[in-house]
Amino acid sequence: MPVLDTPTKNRPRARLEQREADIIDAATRLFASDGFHATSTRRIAAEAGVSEGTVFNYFSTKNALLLAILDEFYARLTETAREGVEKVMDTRERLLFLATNHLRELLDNQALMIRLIQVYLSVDINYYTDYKNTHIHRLNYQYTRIFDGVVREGIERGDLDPALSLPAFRDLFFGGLEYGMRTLLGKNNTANVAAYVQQIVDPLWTGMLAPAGRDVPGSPETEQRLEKACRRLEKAVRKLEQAAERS
Amino acid sequence: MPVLDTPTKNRPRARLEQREADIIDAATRLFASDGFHATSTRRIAAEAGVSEGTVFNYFSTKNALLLAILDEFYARLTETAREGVEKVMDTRERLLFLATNHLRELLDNQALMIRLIQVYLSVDINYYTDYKNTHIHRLNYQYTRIFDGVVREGIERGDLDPALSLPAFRDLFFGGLEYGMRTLLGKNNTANVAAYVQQIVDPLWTGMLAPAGRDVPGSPETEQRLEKACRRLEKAVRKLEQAAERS
DNA sequence: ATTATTATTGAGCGTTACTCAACCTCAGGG
DNA sequence: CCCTGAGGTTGAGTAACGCTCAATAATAAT
Repeated sequence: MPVLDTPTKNRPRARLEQREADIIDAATRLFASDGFHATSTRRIAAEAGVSEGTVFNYFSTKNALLLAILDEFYARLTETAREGVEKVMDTRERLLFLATNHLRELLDNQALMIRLIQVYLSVDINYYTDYKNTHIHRLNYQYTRIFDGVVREGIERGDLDPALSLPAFRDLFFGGLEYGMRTLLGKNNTANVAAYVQQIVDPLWTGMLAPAGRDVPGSPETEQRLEKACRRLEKAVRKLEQAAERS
Repeated sequence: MPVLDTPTKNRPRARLEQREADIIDAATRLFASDGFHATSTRRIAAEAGVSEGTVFNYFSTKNALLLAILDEFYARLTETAREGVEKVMDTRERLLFLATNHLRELLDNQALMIRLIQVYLSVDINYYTDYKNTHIHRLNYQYTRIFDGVVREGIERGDLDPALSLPAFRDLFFGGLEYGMRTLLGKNNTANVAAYVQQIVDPLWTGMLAPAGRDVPGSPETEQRLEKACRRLEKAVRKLEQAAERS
């Protein structure tokens, strides 16, 4: 039976909660530095100053411990995102804020979270049957709803193109950020988050602008013809170039 | 000592290669259905019809076996990508092809590969110290170079905005596709790859268009772009003519 | 047929996540 | 104040894991 879930009659909860926090803290630290699979429950117990059995009293499995950590993280992430969106009004500023907040929170946690999420996805999920029923999917859903809200409001205001696909745009946004974080980490250039966020959000922003905000390209026939001719020439030249290379 | 790596004097390689293929096939099947960590080397051995020790004769560790599988996959992925890019000339068509090919190859392998890549990333990588030295990074680099080439050429031709950040755009492209695949799998809607690819690439395309492409028709910028394209073609043709004269 | 070399095997090793019978701890009733 | 017993803690134990290696089987070379 999970310790904190039982009615605990008149027991002082403070100590129990302290223990749970100690275990989570220890696990978070170790997962971050060594990774999930390289961290044993024995070491977590030692680091938290308890025995191994106690760890399993508070968390039924090592996976449940991981989920508890992700829970805390998503709570913080969702909270900061919601606050920021409420403060900022401009659609573009909101998107920039969400992106920056996302990366900042991930990097502040030493890239721990993205690794844990990946581990969890790879360990526990069979996309074909039960992804939608997983706890992590629910956390993710709550979080991305904030983003969805910003986009919907942007469309209502006329800032964004009503024709764009929200799921596709969401995938671009968060997928781009996740890969962007890896790029930043690879370059050891985590200081320059704002600049990279701008580089990621800018093209997306242009691409999802309402048509009114864009220049209308209804070109005259001559231009179209030239364009077409150029493409045909381009194709021919490429073929010739390749043939030349081979010989 | 790895069996196939030793000079094997005059041993027949056919049987050894068959064994290696059997082991890889068995592992691929099991990893795909149950995941990496839920598949034991004992079961792989049984599935391949060999003893556990033999598995470790061919692959020094379970991780090395995973890498071998990824190797094969990346080879196929890179190959098909390169072929397609050579056939298609138009920049936009190329990007659409790369995206479709990427998703198709992933989905054809029952989403196995993306899971394996994630597992590998989460198991083996410390982004701060040694990501760039990993084998998987090299595979990924070879693959994404094709994409980079398409973008660079697109810029040279005047199709794409020279001011855009290639790393950022690459992150958007592949990150968006990875998340997009999850979306497709979640919806059990893997048939409609082409449509979803279009939804992902379209906003990106608009966002990375050269300013000329977004400009008012008949403007000097558009003329300049066509001028530039013509000059490039002129130059290429002259080179080919000279080469033809020499031979 | 004999030998030399290489491929294969499975019992065994250290370690893992996890269990459980035994052991502490301490609030509440006598 | 000391009992009592529910609740919290413990670490030896368990099955299964990735991996090793001495022994064995198989086969090319002599």
